[in-house]
Amino acid sequence: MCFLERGYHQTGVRDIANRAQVSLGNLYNHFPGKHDVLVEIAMLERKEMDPFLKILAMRSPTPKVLDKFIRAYSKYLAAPENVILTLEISSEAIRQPDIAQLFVENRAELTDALTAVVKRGIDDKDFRAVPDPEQASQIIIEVLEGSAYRSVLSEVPMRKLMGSVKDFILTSLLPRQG
Amino acid sequence: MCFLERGYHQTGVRDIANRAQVSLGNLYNHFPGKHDVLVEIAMLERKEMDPFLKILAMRSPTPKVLDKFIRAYSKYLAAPENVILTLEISSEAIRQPDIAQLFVENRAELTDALTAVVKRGIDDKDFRAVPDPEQASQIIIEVLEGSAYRSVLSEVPMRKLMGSVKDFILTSLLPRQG
Amino acid sequence: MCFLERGYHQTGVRDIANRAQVSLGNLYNHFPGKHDVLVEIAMLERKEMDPFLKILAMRSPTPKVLDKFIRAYSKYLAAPENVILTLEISSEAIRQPDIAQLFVENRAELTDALTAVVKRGIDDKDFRAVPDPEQASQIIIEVLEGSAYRSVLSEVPMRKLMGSVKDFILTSLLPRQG
Amino acid sequence: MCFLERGYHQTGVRDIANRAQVSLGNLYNHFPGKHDVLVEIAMLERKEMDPFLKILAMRSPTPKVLDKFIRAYSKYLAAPENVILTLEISSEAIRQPDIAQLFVENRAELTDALTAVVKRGIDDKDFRAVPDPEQASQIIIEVLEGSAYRSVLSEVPMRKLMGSVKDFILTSLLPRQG
DNA sequence: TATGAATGAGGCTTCATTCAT
DNA sequence: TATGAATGAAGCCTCATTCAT
Repeated sequence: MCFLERGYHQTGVRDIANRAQVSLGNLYNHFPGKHDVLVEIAMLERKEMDPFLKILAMRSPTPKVLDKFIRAYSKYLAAPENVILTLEISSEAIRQPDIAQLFVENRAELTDALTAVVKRGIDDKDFRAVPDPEQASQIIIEVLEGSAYRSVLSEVPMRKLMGSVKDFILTSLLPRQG
Repeated sequence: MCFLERGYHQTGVRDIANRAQVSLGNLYNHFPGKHDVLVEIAMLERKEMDPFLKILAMRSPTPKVLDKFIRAYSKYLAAPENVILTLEISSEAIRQPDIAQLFVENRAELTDALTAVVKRGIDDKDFRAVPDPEQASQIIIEVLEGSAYRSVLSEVPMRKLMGSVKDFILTSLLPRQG
Repeated sequence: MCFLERGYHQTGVRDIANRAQVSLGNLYNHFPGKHDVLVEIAMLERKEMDPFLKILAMRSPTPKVLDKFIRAYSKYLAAPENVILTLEISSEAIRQPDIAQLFVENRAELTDALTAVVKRGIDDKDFRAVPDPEQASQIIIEVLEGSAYRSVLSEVPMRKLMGSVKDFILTSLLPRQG
Repeated sequence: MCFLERGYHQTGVRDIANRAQVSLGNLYNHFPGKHDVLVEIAMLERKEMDPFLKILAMRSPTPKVLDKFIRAYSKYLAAPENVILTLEISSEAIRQPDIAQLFVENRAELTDALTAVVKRGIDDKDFRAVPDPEQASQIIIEVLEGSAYRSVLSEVPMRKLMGSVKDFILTSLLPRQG
């Protein structure tokens, strides 16, 4: 909560302790330092991905799965806190290797699952044969997150961006013509 | 340079003054405060967009223009410092309205130019009739920047991502079939 | 061990508990506080003096006894840990009365025994009639400990200093000429 | 003053700043850290040795010079603050190489000068031919400082110890018989 | 315009100690 | 007797900023 409201660097360890209803000293009985609190959060973030992983694991027709995923993940990202936290973590990841690794791992879990869907879609002839399904998955995620960031910054509701986002992604993926 | 190397919050005003070969006191004769140094940089960033705006203003066939733009902007973003600075500024923009505005304005300049190209492409039947050209432009920029961030974080050269990125964008934009 | 390695003030109570394989809480069941751990050590130190007291109690000719004592006590002090601990305790003794008292008592036990030897030596005409045997004893101890500290700090083996130390002390004590 | 009154470790950086009538931040404009304040003091200590060096440089008969030195240095050491500071610095020197070096250097300046006197005394037949004049000088200094520490700890005025100290040293140094 | 010493609030972390279990 | 989570004061240090020169 602190990191969301004030950002990682603006947040003091005292803020965290107060918010957690824990004495300052005791916070240090649970975390070696402020940095590790962020690491913990980054690890908790991974669990938030479970619902989306579950969707991606569904055996329905891939276009349906993809659509469902886009809607669900977008809805999740529509909450500014999720965008902010992702940005806050991205930002630290640039200079802190352990956070970078966690970030990449978290992301990999999601893209791996999405990659599997895209591959299946190609096999099923539901998607066109993109040159590199993994890269395509990465890009899809990036489009969703980029749009979410924009929605927060420009204060345009995510839902207003959804149409174009879905159109952009699906057009790129669905087989030409039809 | 300081912000790139250590990040905005990790950088002290002293660091900036030293790097600029300026005395600490004199720095404050030129900038009201640390924040304003970041603002200045965000404004300088805008000028860096000029070459890309020039490309987008070219009257060649739009697919060619788009291709040229993608290659040029990607090359620019391939330099980690540009990715980092963009991230650093994005990150501050979340909580600092004036930086947010600058960021949005900078981005608007680029997307407006890109939007014009997309619209022209549609008129020329070189691109399919995307539902909202402006949104599409935004997404294109986000895809490019998202890939660049990934390239920095995962230490994969941007050039290796280029193929998929171009494929993804162009497929989404080019008219079906043909 | 902790006090030796890191010094009294640099050592945390946790360090002590860990080293002693005792839980932090339980340490406090045995010692009222950190201070008292040092007191305990200072008291244990006294027992270390036993061998030297035994030597000083020997009824051999006093020059022989003195020589034996000097060699034995120097050898003991040649171990840096004994010098360091003595210094650590001296240092605390300056401001903590109870440690000062222990320190003085410990020292008294040694000097009293040495004083007895010196006195006997004088009676036996083996030593010259020093003006104040007790003071002389104190000084002898101080010479030994001072040299030991120097040996630790300058990293010169105690054994290299022994010759001069013995010469200095004995010359001062032995009867002038024959 | 702070280090004298409360000891190095018990003294807070704030205490130092307050005592120096300097703001906390400004203290750090002059010293990189607390440690360096002690280093500075250790360096200032060297200047305090000047009067004694001057005495040792006198060309009077060596026994007179030695006597004068012992009286002057003892008087200096009779002030508890000088004993305490020496002890405080000795204590840190054990674990901090830079302070150790300073301490050894300071000490060397004094002992070198004293060594010269002892050597001259030997040449003049005023002193006996001690086996190693440098070691003898070191021991003399240690006797003086050891006695001073004892005087502080046992609260016996240095002046009461002087007789025995001088006797001990001179007897060791003066030629046999005579 | 230029300097850098001065400020003091606030940064993160460690500490000796307590206490419910 | 044993545990270790909990406390909050105090630790050292850095910060953006001011101001006399």
